[in-house]
Amino acid sequence: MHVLTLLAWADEEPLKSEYLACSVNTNPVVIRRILCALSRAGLVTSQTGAAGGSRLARPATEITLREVYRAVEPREIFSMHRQRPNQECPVGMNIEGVLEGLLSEVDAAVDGVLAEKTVAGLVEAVRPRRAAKARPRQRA
Amino acid sequence: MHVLTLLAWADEEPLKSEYLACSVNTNPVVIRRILCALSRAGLVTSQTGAAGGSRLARPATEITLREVYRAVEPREIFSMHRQRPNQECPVGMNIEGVLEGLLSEVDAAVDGVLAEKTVAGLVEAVRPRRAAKARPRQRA
DNA sequence: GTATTTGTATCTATATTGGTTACAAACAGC
DNA sequence: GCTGTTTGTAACCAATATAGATACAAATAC
Repeated sequence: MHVLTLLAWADEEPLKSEYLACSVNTNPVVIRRILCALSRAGLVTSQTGAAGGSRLARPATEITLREVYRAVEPREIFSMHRQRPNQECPVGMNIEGVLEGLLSEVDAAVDGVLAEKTVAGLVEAVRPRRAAKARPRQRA
Repeated sequence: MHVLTLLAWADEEPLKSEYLACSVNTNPVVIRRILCALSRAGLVTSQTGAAGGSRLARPATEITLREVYRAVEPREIFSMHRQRPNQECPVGMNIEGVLEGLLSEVDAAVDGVLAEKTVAGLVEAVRPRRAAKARPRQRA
């Protein structure tokens, strides 16, 4: 989210992973790993070489946070126990299916929230001071 | 969820951690750790000693999965990056608050789904065969 | 009093994540 | 083309979280 906000903020100008890492306060390779996932999902484009860097592949208003989430988060957050339950037990033999259904519903709810928001919304949200400064004066 | 379904299924009869562990297919201590959290949240009661065990503290129809989730899951699933972002950067200095707000919304959505469901609902859901067997015959 | 079970401490194994170094491939500019 | 820069990715280490296991005191039923 932080990376995409920076890219949207920069508005088409390609940013280097080192610059992004400085804002996020981490290592450039960590950023490049994330950019790689975002690139595979078609959200950003990157270019190697001098004057290289990354920028949004699509307008920030058209990138939903749901897409970002799915691009970056490879596995389910909620997941089953590592061992299969005891299939001899009437509860154990059916609980997996029940919980899978529940997790699907939870997942859909998360998607619902994230689908309503965009990277452009993040940029607006991190700009409270600039928005305030843009107005000439607070009326009353 | 699995443990509470078993306790509700047993209907007031106290179950031992070893029995529960057998159905979940794990170690009794793992189960006891979970029972301990559920007990602190007032969802189950346990008794030491011979003929001891655990049972629901309240009717299964009145225990929502939201309560279960909050009782067992100590930390936020989605969380911030381990390092604070760069406070010199206009994006870095504001992104934390923005993301906290987003995570609150996601959390609320998850709560919304889980609050609608109860342990009794889980018991019903794992009983498809018994429900079918309860009816004398499938009509047509 | 004895046997049993919980509650909890402690330890180990394993998985995940973040961070780091290293380097080939790609690219811009001269 | 040559050079310098940046990405993409592999490999490795450290830190953290979780599951699983052993052990044992406290509590309880019989």
